[in-house]
Amino acid sequence: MQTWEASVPATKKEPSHVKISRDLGVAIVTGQHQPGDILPGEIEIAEKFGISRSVVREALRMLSARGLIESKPKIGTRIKDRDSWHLLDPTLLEWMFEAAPPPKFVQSLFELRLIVEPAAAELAAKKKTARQLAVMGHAIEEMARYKLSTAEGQLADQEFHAAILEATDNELLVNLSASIGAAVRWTTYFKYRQSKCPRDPIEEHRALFEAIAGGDGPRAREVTVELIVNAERDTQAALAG
Amino acid sequence: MQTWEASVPATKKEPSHVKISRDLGVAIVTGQHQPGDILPGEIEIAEKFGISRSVVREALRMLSARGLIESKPKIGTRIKDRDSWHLLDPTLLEWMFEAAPPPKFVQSLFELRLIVEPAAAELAAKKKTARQLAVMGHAIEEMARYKLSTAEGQLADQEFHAAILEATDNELLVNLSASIGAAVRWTTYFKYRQSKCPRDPIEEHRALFEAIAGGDGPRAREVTVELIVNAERDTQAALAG
DNA sequence: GTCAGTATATTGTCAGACAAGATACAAGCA
DNA sequence: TGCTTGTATCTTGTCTGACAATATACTGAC
Repeated sequence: MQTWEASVPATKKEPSHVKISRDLGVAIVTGQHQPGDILPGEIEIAEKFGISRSVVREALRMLSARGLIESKPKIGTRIKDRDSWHLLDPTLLEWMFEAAPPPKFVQSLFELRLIVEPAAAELAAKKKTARQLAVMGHAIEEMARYKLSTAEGQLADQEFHAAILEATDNELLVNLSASIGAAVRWTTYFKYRQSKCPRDPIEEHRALFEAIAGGDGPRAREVTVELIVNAERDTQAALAG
Repeated sequence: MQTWEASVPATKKEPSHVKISRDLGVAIVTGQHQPGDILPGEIEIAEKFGISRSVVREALRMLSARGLIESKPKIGTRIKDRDSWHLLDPTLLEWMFEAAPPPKFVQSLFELRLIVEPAAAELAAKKKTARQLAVMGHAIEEMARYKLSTAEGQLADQEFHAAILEATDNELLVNLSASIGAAVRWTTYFKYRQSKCPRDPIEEHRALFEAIAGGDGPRAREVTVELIVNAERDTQAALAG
């Protein structure tokens, strides 16, 4: 628990408004404040965190840009209904996984992955360039050398999937899958941390690479589905165990 | 005639930081400032718009929350690379369509729709509740009564599709399609405005409704694909003509 | 020629004040 | 009595001016 808490935020210096924004945002998405609730006044928040009102206001603007809150004079700052939240905002997804997200949410996430990523793989098989294939090939080799349980292996895995997305030549697809991928990465971490490395998906990855290289769209789709289904099963086992 | 033209622009009173944020944001996404460029200093922006520096800063925080910019002391405010932008943010999509977006972007959008919405329709056919079916049925009747070229018809169309999304019982899917839908609505408006009402998709909508009501997932997917392909053809014709 | 220190420009943060807007309550009128 | 109108006041919205922190660029020393 303390490990990533030390690795991600600490060393890099961030402005106060970013920190306050994250603190408030996490409190909201983890349910410590419910939709419809009114947050404490700006001066009160400022005193609680020991900062000025300007910083609080800048933090609140960042939250309202993500659809979390709405401020009105005399009313205060109200937490908007969940369907107004920009749930696919990568930062919001990251905040969601600060605490264990509700199972229903995780299920929705995998459902969405099963819709988007197989289609992306199929597109990549059609549109990939030689250069992108080379990147994928290199990443596959790296994944084989270091196992997925290592930092280097995880990095190679990310590079592999990033290359696939780039090969779709669709910037919206890249954005979407990047958001989802960043969120899923946290579950991956827990997965490989608490259970002992459930299964090394290197063989599936190789099969996916070959399908894309051979331009076999349906096969690429098929293998991707298998990868996601396995990941979902492992994740559920990790969260349950 | 409560058209969106009255609801969207100036008449509604909005805080200054929202307006400034939109002005700067539109200037960025429409390419008036390129990624890598440095925006004018905060004081300079404040003077140009005739407002205080606080307001400028709050506006900039909203832009940075959407991944558009990055501020550093002594450096200034730099426009981030396009792949850092949160393109699926509904506000950002709206800004994109303030000017004619690049054809490649529109193509990416329809490609994504073709991936997501047929899958959503199929899910809805499986999971719909009686209550949601009733809402869809009512919307269909409204669409038949008023034509799609009217404001009432557009509203009924929105309600119909919103009901389908809700029936998927997947909040991420709802979020995603709602963002896309909001963006596409602008193109729809232009489509029905400048060309002479290309084709009334009421029959396809009825077919989609029946497929969902009958629990026929594959058929629902099929009809949805047809709807989107038609919409894409009409849109391209409108943008080309 | 390389390195260290300083100058400087820009954002980051602070404090206090007043304006604007929205609710709620009280007062006035039919 | 019941409705409307006006006022009280609380919260966000906005302004002003100042100082701190920081990253580049230049300047000077070794």
